[in-house]
Amino acid sequence: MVFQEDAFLGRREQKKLETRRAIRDAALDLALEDGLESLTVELIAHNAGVSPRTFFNYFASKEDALVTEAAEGATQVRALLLERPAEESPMRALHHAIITSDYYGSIPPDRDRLLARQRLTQDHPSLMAHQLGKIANAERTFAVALAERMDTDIDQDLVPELLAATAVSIIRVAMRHWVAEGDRPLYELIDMAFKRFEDMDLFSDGAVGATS
Amino acid sequence: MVFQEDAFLGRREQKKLETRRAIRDAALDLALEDGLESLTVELIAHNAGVSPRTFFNYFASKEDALVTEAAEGATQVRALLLERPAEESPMRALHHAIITSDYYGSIPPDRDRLLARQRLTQDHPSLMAHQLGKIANAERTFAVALAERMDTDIDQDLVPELLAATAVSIIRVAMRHWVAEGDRPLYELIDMAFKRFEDMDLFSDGAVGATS
DNA sequence: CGAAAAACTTGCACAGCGTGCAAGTTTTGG
DNA sequence: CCAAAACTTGCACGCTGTGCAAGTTTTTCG
Repeated sequence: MVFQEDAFLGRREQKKLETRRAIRDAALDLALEDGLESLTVELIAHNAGVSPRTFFNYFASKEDALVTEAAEGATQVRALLLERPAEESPMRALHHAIITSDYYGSIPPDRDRLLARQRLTQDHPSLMAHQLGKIANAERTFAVALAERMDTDIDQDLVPELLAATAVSIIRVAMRHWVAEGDRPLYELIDMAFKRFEDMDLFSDGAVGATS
Repeated sequence: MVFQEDAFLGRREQKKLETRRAIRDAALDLALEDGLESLTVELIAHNAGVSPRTFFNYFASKEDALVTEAAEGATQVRALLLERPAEESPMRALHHAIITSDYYGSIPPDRDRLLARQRLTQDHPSLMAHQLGKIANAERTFAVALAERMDTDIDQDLVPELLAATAVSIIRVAMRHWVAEGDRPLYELIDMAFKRFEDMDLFSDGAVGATS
């Protein structure tokens, strides 16, 4: 279940992962403590035990350091997506792949930090923009995987991209409400968002939304 | 049809619009000519006939200057959306509002520049991230307008946000392919993307996509 | 083991970014 | 025409991001 773990890595690779994590953690701690305004690369680097110059060997900016993790699960979701049975509808396959992933699944590695980071991101447009940039990459990954799964050409057929973009949108909406509510598990919100989406009357005109 | 025009503006407001446009145009011209790498605020400001300091009175960064226009149409789309008949389905209302807007409609104000800018944006992750940030604001605007239209509470009901996010996704996919193809009119790609989306089998399992 | 090669860290220098501030200029409204 | 309000500009300053070269650590292989 756990991916990208330090199983087959030499001493060097291991240290790099540790440093990377140390920087990320320091950045988040400082941002949560003193706010994003007073956060500087120098401070992060010092708290992570490296030089400022080394910080930039790992991340392109402080925003990058704060946001990367959100997009890191994409490769895993891609793998899970390719494992889903072929007869399953694309949207359900995406849904299940996401739900069973480490980051968006029922037991996220560090729920509170994830929540805090997401809250921070949504409060700061610069972070949000960076995150959306990462998410766009993930979306691309999903689209390519879906095209493969559907055996279609991504340059000719809009459908894989539409599906990927839709799934990503659903997750974004779910996370926004997860952050707003706070206490419920994330996967519950994701399930709910998928369900609301599925039940939605997208195109039928006339009386909208059966007023129960 | 034309919004935000210098109709009721004093001399001061008018000059501000001119300056704003001069800066934006200079930024795009220089970026297209020499690439984004060698583009500096000092250069843009000089070419626009203002001081570097004044540049920052108008835009927060050079990325901002290059990207703002893309999101400026959102307010107009919002207005058009609220004008659509109430019995029309949300998705169709969005579709029509977008199609009839200046920026995404059949006669965009400056098609070639729009295309060039979008191409530039898609080639540079930093620009893309900034644009996605702006788009997220537009999405929010649409969601609020839809909630109003549907007479529902945006904090309780996920549907307005899901609809807005979906519509925005469709447009993003359409624009990506518009940029790739180049010659076709944008509204055609948007129509096509909406159509493909509507026809898509999102959730039905089994044999996917009726192999005509 | 031990020495050369490869990879990583760090300090330095430097150009560019973004902003507060205060002084100067232009526009506005009475 | 004049005072207030709004806009522009130069200046100063700290932060960002990157190329480069010198030093250190890890790996590789004889």
